[in-house]
Amino acid sequence: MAHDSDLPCDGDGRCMICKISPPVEETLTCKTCVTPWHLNCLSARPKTLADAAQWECPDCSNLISSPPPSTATSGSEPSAILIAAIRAIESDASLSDQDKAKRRQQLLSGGGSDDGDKTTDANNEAGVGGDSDVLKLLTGSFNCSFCMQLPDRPVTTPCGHNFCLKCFEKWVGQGKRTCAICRASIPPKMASQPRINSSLVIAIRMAKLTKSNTASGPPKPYYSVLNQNRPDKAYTTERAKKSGKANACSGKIFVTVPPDHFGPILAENDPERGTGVLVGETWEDRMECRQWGAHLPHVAGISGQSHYGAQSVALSGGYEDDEDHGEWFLYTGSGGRDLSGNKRTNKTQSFDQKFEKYNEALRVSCRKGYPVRVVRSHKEKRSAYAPEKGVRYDGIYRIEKCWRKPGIQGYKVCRYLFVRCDNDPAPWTSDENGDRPRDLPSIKELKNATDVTERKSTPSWDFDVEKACWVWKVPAPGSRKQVDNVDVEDGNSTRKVRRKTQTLSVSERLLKEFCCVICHKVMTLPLTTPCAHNFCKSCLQETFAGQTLMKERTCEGRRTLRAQKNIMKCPSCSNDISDYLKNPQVNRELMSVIDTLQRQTKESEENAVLGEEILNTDEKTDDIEEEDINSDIDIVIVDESKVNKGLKRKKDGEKMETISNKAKQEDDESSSLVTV
DNA sequence: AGCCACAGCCTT
DNA sequence: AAGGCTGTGGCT
Repeated sequence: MAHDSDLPCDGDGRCMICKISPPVEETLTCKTCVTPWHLNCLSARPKTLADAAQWECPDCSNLISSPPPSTATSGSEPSAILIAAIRAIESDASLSDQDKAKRRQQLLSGGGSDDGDKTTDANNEAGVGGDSDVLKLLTGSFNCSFCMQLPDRPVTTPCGHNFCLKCFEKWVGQGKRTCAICRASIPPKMASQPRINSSLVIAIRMAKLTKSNTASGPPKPYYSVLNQNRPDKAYTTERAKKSGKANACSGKIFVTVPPDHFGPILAENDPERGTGVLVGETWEDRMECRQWGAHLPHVAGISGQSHYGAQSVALSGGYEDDEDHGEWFLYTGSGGRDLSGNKRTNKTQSFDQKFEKYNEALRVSCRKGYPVRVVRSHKEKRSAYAPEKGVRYDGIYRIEKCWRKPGIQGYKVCRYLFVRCDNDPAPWTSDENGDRPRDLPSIKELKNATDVTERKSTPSWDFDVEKACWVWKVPAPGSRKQVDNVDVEDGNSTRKVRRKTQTLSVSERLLKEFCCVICHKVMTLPLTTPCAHNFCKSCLQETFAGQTLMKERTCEGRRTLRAQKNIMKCPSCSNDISDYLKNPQVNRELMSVIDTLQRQTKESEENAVLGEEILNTDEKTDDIEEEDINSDIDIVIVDESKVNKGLKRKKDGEKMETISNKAKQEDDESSSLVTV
C-alpha cells in the first residue's frame, strides 16, 4: 500500500490528513482511480504540470507492487488487469462521467475481470435472466477486493465496502484501520468484532445453489432455504427483530421422516446418529425438539391435519384442564381462546372448543387408532411426569376416546384420553419392558360428556401378541408430504413443490433477500450497519427522525450538565449505531446488484406478458444521482407521523431536538425509487 | 394470503 | 412473577 502518511480526500472532499477541504488548485486527481488528494499533504508530489496531468495516486501506482494479502498465487495480474480496465473505462467516449464513476466503483469493489474483455458487463446482462447469470452478477459485484473471490463470509464496512471475513481480519491484523478501498477509517468495534452480513451470505449461497442446479440437467425445485443448508442450530433471521428462539427459524431437521410421519422415528430415518429418536431423549427447547422430528410445531401443541390425523402432541402446561397420570393422560384440545391482536397464548377461554382443525386431527387419530408421539415440556408444572428442564420425548400413545365437556373455565373443551402404547418403557419407570395393552381407566367426567367418539374399527397401531410388541396392524397412512432434507430430483413427478418455489425466479428470490427490515421492500440506497444489518437509507433516517447525536441534560433548570450521547439502537439488533449514523455510506456494490436484479425481473415480467422480444431500453430512470447516494445524513429528519408504522416504539422520557429538516426532499425522491 | 399456535425473550 | 411482545411455520 501507499506510504502510511498518504491519505486521499474523503467523500466530502476533506483531506483525511489535515482535515481541511482544499481548494481546487490544491487538489490532485489520480488519473486511474480519480480520487482527489490534497497536494500539500502528499509525501511525493509530481514535479511538472505534465506529470500532474498523468499523476497516479500512491495507491494505484503501488497496486502492482503490493498485492493484497491473500493474492499470493495470482500475483500482479489481477491488478494489472484492473488498471487496464479502469483506463478502458476512462477512454470510453460513449460513457458519461457518471457512468464512468459507476463502473470504476464497480471495478474497484471487486468488479469482475473474469470475463476477460468487457469487464463491467456483468451488470448489463439484464433481461436474459438465466440463472447462471445471477452468479456471474454476484461474482462481478461482491468479489472480495483482496482475494478476488466471492466471499463465503462477507463483512461490510461502514463505508459500504464488502470483503471476506478472512481477508478483512488479515488486513486488520496488519494494523490497518482504514478501508482498503476508500481509506475511510474502520471503527474499532468493527475491526475487533467484524459481523457477517447474512443477507449477502444467503444471496451468494442461493446463487451458487442455483448454478449447481442448472449445471446438472433439469432445474430442481428450490426451497427458500434448503434443509441441508440450514445451520445445525435454530437461528434468527434478518427480519426477526428480537433474538431468541421465539423468533427463530428452525435449524436443520436431522431426521428424514416427512412432516406428516406417524409413529416412532426409527434408526433408518436418523442418518445423523443411526439411532432414531429414543424414548427419554430431552432437548433444550421446542425448536430443538422440532429438529429431531418428534414434534414439529414450535408453538402449537398439536401437530396434525384435520382431514388426515394428528402425529404428535406436546404437554406444556398451557391448559389447566389437562390431567397427567404418566401412562395415560387427559388432553385438552386447542382453541377457545381469544388470540386477537398479537397474542400467541392466552390463558383465559372465551368460547367453546369444537372438533375442527387440530382438534379434528386428533379425533381422526382416535378413530383410526394411529400412534401419536408425545413430548412433555418442563413448563407443565402440575405434572409429576414432566421433565425438570427442556422437552422430552415420552414415546407413543394412542387416543382411545374423545369427547367434549365443560372446562374449568366454563366453556366447552375437547378432551382426549391418551394411553401409552410404546415398545420402550416410559422415562419415569424402572420397568424394563414397554407397554402392554391395559384396561382403560375410568373417567369420571365422561358422565357429563357430549360428542363422545370411540374407535370402532381396528386400530392401525396395535399390540401383536405373537411378536409381543406394538406394530402397524393396518399399514401406516402414506405421507402426503415430502421429506425436506433429501435431494429432490428424479422419479416422482407428482410431488408437490411449494408454491413460492414455482412462482419466483432466481432474481426475485434474491431480491427478497435484499429487503429492508423496516419497510419490507427491496432496499433503495442500501446501508449496512457495523452490526451487519441492511436497511434503506431513507428508512434508517426516518427511524431516527428528529433525534440528535447528543442529548442535552438539564438539572431542574439550574445548570446544564454535560451532554449525553444519544443511544440509537439498530432496528435489527439493538446495537448502538449512532456513530455509524454520523456518516453512513451506501453499499454501492449491493445497490448495483439490486439494480440489475430489478431490471432483470422487470424485463422478464415484460417478456412474459408480451411474449416477444423486448428492444433495448434506456436505463436512465434506474440511475441514481451521484450526489444523492452519499450525501450526509444529519440524523435529522422529518415527519414524525411517518415514522410510527408499528415498527418503532417511542421513548417517552427523552426529549429530542430537531436540528433541521432539509433531508425530506431527497428522501421522498429516493423512496419513490422503490420497486417490486 | 390469512389465520392460528401449550414459545421464549424482554419489560414491568 | 406476570404479562407484553412478536417473527415463524404449518394449516386452510
